[in-house]
Amino acid sequence: MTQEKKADEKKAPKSEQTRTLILETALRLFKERGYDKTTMRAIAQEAGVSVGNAYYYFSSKEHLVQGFYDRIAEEHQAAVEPILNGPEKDLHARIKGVYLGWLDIAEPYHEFASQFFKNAADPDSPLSPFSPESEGPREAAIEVHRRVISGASVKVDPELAEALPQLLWLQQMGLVLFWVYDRSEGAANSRRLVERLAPVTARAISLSRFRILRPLVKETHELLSDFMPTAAGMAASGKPKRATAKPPTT
Amino acid sequence: MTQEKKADEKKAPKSEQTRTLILETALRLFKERGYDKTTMRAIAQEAGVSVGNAYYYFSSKEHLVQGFYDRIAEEHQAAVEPILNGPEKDLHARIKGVYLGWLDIAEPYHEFASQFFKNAADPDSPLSPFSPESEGPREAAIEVHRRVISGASVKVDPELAEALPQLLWLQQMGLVLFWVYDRSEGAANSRRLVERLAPVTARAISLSRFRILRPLVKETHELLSDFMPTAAGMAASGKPKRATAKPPTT
DNA sequence: GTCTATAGTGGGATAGAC
DNA sequence: GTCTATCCCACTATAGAC
Repeated sequence: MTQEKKADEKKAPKSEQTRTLILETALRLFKERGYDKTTMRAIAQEAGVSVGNAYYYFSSKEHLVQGFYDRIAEEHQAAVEPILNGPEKDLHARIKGVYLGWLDIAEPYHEFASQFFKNAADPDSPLSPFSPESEGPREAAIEVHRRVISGASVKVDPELAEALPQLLWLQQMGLVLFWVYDRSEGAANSRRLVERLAPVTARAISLSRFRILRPLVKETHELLSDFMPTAAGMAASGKPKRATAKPPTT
Repeated sequence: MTQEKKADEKKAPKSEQTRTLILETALRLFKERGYDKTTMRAIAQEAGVSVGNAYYYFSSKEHLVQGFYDRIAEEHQAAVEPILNGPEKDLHARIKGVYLGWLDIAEPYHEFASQFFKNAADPDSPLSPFSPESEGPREAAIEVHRRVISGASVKVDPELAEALPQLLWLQQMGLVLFWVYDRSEGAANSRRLVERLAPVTARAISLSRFRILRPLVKETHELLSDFMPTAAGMAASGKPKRATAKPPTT
């Protein structure tokens, strides 16, 4: 009734459009020229806005990258849905599928990914996969791995079951790191690593039920719950924050 | 006969002094104000040289950081020598000692370390612990862990023995990552992590002899041989490289 | 071969007018 | 919300002094 909207087929929260425009443009330029060689000036110009305006929506160049992370994670979760819900019950196959799925999704961005992955390693950056700001995406990614296991026909030590999704996620972070360094054609090395790693991981998990390993499993679990970042506030407190790579896959 | 030398008591390779002066000044300023807030201008001014001269010796700000890495590694290796040669034969204690030793050495730099550790995560940076340029320091660090094991009174699966030093080094890289994120007083959390992690690691290693774990150990070893960066640098080529076998002498 | 001084360039980030 | 103008700093270039 009032004079608003309807002229436009898009509900367009005006500012949201500008924001999206800037982000899309940035992502395109990153892909075309790489992260470092894409200047904020160029992004602004290409998007038809001023530099200041770009900074109005993204307080730094790094913050533009957050959009990239979110998109990758979203696409990955959609892509592996068939595996999670699918008929395949073999743990090894499920792990492999989820890891390879990530490599598939991320491949188009491989070239420039390495250029800004350094930002993710900066603890002061909210882009870090371990940062409080990343908790949402992180938990979602861990949830994927929980479903990897729960849908598999494998008996898991009950205590390990709780920690396992986190361990698989940590291993995926390691894979990402390897992938970032991987210069082989089509990230072939990373794919080969997954092919090799998945069965070893599945075997280690199935061995976890054996009695001699019980204490080791228990301690691993405790370590993880004490040092992994979780919903419980551990940021500024004296509490542990997060864990390192899993102990040798012995 | 000629008028040269003898006036000076120092053999002083003149240029080496300047280089050291610049590096020392930079390290001091990094410590005082942090990495990002220390400008090349300030380093040059504080050291009493021109900016151009600083760049004459260090082709970028990052290259100054290499000096920091080298120093830490050197000090660490000297500091843990008593442990490596010492009477302690318990693997758990040796691992703990070496890891804690690193934390001790690195502690004074904790505050600003995080600010430039992001550079180390950049695969294109020679500062990366996985880069070809870092091979020397990396091999030296792995050698420390080889001695951690060889000096311990523990029976290790012979196949694992070869890969183990690399695994311990990788775990140390994980520890460093944790430490960089650790904001607790005196990096207390990192120390607690080491206290907890060392026994778990030692236990996992001693369990590696059990027959059921044999295939897992074998596969882990093969994985590591194929995918760890070594002398031939696998990241650049399409081919994974086999680790060079070090004779398990003392 | 070592060093200074100075003058640029380019790009991330910001202030303040509109 | 958006722009223009400006700042700051890593880094380069150059020309020349010792």
